Amino acid sequence: MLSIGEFSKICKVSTKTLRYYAEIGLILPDEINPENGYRYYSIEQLETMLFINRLKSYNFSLEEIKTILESEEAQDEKLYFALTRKKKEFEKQVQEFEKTLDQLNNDISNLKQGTPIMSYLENIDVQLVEVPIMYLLSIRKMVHEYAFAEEYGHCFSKLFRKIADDKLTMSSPPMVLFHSGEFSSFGLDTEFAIPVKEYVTGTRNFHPRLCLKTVLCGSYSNLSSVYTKQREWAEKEGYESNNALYEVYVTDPSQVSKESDLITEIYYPVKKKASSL
Amino acid sequence: MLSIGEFSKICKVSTKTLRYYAEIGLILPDEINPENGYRYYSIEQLETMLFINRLKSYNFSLEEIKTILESEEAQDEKLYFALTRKKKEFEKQVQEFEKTLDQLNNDISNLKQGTPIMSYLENIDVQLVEVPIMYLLSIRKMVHEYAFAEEYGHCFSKLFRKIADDKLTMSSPPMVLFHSGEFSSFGLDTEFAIPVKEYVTGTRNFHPRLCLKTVLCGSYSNLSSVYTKQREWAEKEGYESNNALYEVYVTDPSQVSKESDLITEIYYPVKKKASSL
DNA sequence: ATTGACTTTACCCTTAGGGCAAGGTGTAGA
DNA sequence: TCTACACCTTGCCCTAAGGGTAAAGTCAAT
Repeated sequence: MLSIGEFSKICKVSTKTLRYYAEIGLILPDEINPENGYRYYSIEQLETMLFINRLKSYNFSLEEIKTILESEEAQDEKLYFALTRKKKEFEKQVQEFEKTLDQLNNDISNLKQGTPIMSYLENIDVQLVEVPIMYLLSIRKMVHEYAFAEEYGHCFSKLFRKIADDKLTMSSPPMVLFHSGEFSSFGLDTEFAIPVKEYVTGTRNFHPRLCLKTVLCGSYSNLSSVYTKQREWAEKEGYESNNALYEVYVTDPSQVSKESDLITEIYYPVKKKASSL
Repeated sequence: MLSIGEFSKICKVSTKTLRYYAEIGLILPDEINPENGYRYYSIEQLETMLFINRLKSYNFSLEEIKTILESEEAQDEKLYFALTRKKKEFEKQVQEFEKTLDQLNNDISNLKQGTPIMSYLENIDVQLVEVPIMYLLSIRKMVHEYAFAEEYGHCFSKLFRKIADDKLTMSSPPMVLFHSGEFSSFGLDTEFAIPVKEYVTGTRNFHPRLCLKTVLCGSYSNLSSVYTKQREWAEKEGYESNNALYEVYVTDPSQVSKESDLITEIYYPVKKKASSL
């Protein structure tokens, strides 16, 4: 039997950690002296501990490791699936890291040339445009952010089917309107819409008139930059919000392979502020 | 002025987060209504928030971000250094991730063939050897784990100089002895030693006699596996610890480029247990 | 018997917020 | 003007994986 200190040195795990693991039931000392509470580990437990360490290096949570250790039958099979799942997570992580590294390098080389890091904002173009009336065929519902992609596919395929069935004519690319309402626990109040030429039952009028329009090329992660620039423009020129913000998906996000090929138009309906004189 | 909810939607940061950031002083609302405590943010603060978000994507802690934001003079210069530092961290991380991915793939393909994940332990060879007496020229001190590499270089260059000065003859590669003693707050009781042929003042006898010997090729991260196998062997054959564990660095860690080229011998001095009859 | 190394439990601390509750507020529609 | 409801506030507890420290008990060697 090994005392906690000996065990700790052999597998290079702190005694604190071992006590914690015992507390959460991950690896219990083989024996606990009932008189003084001293923990004693068996030699066989060393291998268990090494196994835990290996799983930890694969970023399994202690909870996951516990589940794996406790699975009696078909342990290796479960382990196999768990490992392949982790592998995918890792690969995704590496990809994201590399994307971030690209950005980082970009920022660094900009800074080296004296260009401020946030100067990319100046390249975001905001235009005031007059938008004519549209007839929208739409589905409106509360959507959670994490379910957006799914709902996007679902709702638009439904709308496209209806367009085909009713022999309607799409007048511009699909769009999504965000009717304010804080993202409550039901999600955002979202309207998936396709503008059609015909004004028939089932369509509704939408006439935002004046809008700030920005074309965004690339990842949606830059959306907040666009919102910011539009707000800045509105503030400077004395305009204020007038209707639900909406986005037009010029390219079909589900068909575009590279994020950088995405083209999205962001419209922020505004009106001139009543000058407070 | 934007309410916390508006601000939150524009930069895609939760209101909870905004309140937290105000609490830690990272970004304070431009104005707080003294009557009802409502927070109001200015349009300009949107860009600050975007900046914070970008730094966060580079894995800066909020504390670091705060420091960057607060640096008045030479902000861009400080930022530049901070970014290059983060870049190095990222690259290191990516490397480590890829190493782990290799292991992971290895384990997965093993499992697919029905080989248990920990079967590599069976390839760790433990031999019982008789070690003759050595004369050690050594430096013994408390060393923290994080300072080990540094002390290693420092102590051995000192010892090598002494060998050269005193015209001694190295009889085998450098070694390090770990005199038990829990890694207290002073570190481990570590002895850096070089065996020499001559028995002169300044050297000491070291005669471990019986030892379990294991040759480890590759990264030190497998040390705990070696310790485990040696313990298992000792337990099975009825041997027990007899002296300080020591390691012989057959290859010079500071000269080897690939970790996989490292060769280290781990010696675990033992004696036959007095059979308790 | 004493010392010093080792062990125990207990409590607080960490990061970056999330969740929930109770209560106050702002505003839009009736 | 009233009311409903969305919005805001503070306050409290919770997370994962332990680290740090303290006070007290214990073991083994001198």
